[in-house]
Amino acid sequence: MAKYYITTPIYYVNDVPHIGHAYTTIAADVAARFKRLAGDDVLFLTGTDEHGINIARVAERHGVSPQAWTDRIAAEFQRLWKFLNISNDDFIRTTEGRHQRVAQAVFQRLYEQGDVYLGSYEGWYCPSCESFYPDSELGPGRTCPVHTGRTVEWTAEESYLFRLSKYQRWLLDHIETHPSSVAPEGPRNEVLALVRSGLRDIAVSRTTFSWGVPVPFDRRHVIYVWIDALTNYITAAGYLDDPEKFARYWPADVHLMGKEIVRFHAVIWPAILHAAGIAVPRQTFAHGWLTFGGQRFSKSLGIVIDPAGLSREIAAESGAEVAVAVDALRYFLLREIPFGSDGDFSKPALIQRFNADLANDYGNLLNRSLPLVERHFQGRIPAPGPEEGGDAALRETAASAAEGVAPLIDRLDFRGALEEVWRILNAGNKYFDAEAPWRAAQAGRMDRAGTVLYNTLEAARIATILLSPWLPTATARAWEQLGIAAPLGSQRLADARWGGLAAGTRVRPGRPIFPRIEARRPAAGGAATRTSDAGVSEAGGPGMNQITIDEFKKIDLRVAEVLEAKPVAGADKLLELRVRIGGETRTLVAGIAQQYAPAQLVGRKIIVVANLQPRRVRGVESQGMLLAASHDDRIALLGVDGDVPSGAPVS
RNA sequence: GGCGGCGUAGCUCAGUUGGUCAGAGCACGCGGUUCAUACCCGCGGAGUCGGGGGUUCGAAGCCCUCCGCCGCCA
Repeated sequence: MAKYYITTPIYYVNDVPHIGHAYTTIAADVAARFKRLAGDDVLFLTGTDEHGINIARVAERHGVSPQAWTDRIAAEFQRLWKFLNISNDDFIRTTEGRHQRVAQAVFQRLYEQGDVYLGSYEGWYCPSCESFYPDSELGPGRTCPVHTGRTVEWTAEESYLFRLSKYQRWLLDHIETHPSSVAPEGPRNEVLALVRSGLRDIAVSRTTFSWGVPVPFDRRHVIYVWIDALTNYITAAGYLDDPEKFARYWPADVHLMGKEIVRFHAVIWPAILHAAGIAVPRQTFAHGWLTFGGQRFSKSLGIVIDPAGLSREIAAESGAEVAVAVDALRYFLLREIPFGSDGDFSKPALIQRFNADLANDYGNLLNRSLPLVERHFQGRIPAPGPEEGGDAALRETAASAAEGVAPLIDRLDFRGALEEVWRILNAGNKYFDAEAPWRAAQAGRMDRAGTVLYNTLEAARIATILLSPWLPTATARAWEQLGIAAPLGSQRLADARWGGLAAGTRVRPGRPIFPRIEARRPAAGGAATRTSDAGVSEAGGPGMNQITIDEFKKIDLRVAEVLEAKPVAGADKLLELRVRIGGETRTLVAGIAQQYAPAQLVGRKIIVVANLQPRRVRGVESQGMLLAASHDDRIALLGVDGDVPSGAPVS
């Protein structure tokens, strides 16, 4: 039996999960489910990355211990995965003992063989943050990205370093001789360019914070993210703990992730493994970014989609059960966007797919055929007679499509795989119409009517098996309607072979699985899709300039506290403000420099539009807008009456 | 600035090595049909294949150049 080990990244628990995390995890889940369907022995891993100074800080801000904080957020991730029907076999947390032991063992081993050595890490350091920042993150004039205006200092810190440079040659050779080791092409080229440009040794320990795994032989240090986080993949595969398991599952077949972290996985990780004498993963696959109306998702910009809320909205608008709406989201993400490319997410597009693909093509095939079985064959699937008409063509389409799916999944071409399955559904609908079993029944040709119904339902059955990785709930419902005794979960790819449907099966037609979502009004983003771009209201109209309460509610107004203010270079009317909105900090650019001096503003509570589309003004990205009254050329900032914490909503 | 990815019908995208390659689905229009969640089937319009040069008997695909979007690096 072939094995298949697939991972998502372990997600950093500095914040609650969002649709970006869900996208990666859903993709991995579909691949894992498909491989199980194909009969492989699958290990599907996800988890959370829980160490580091940022976790310590966010925990402190919330007045809880780091452990309490990570417990809470890790639970949120697990809850979401359950809601999204994710079938992970394991969920690893870097704070678990099993993982700490592996991280320490790898560190120790690399140290003992000289691949990790004591040196120093140098970089731009912000004393307020107690953190180093790369050049690229520094503000203008070498200032801290968190503490605006605070200049960073070039500082050296004692640190253990990993001899990444030593493995440059080997790594380049490895990637070049293993074309699919990094995919798709864009990320692969970037990694190659990076490796060719030369690799420097990297710091793998820190002394500036303690929330981490201690370096076993030097308690002043904790193991930094490279070795701490990446080793989770071998921990969960049983490294050290369960040699038999490790031998079975390692190396990983696919490390799936967003393209922003591919370099760590494709450069540092294989080097560490190779140095430690452990086989390297077969493939690091980077998918693209999700955008909303062309904008990158970003918590700080207020462009956030909560997958659970969205699923509930779809369920409410359609009448489908929530788990089926979850299926629709799973389907949409992998059907609409070619995996590996960036793609745009929008609720109207999701509704479009829901109606056109799931309701019309898939759901309706059952809804038009099962009642005829009920009506003319006492609810029992008739036995097929001799092939005629389009029978053979349908059978062949189903067979070739069923065979075509697996190789596409191997390439993580989910979109192509779904198109294959849709060949069956389209052929089934067309066949049903052409062969018109209701007419045959009317004419008394019951054998023919029965044959057509059998063939149609057989196509539906095969499609249902093939779709089960994407639509675990909906296909289970379809399976129930088909009345097949063996549970869907017991089915294998081999069962998706023509002729597997048993005549005499008692069908159980039910309510439509995917009730169409009728476009009463253009569906604007609801609570789950907080975005600047959701508005679809028509200009004008009978209400003139009136807006509905719902339209008003789209504007996310918040109380914000001004942390810092300074003039924008080259503009005499603009000020750049750093404001705190609840737990986050943002930059705003406001045209109030002629009315307010920077010093007047610091500490004030103002009102801001928190979900406005960000915009660059004079080279500075403004992530919102403050509210002010204006009269002639006087401008007066809006504030709050009394002491209200920043982040409080305004309505 | 260097490197890389992308730019094909209103939308989402296919288009191996240049020769029915100008396509699919959705959306749209027309017609038919009616088993079904007013759905299905058929037909149809539309694109100077980002612009401009070039190579070739022939280019969406190769070369040069320019434009735009994105990413990585500096």
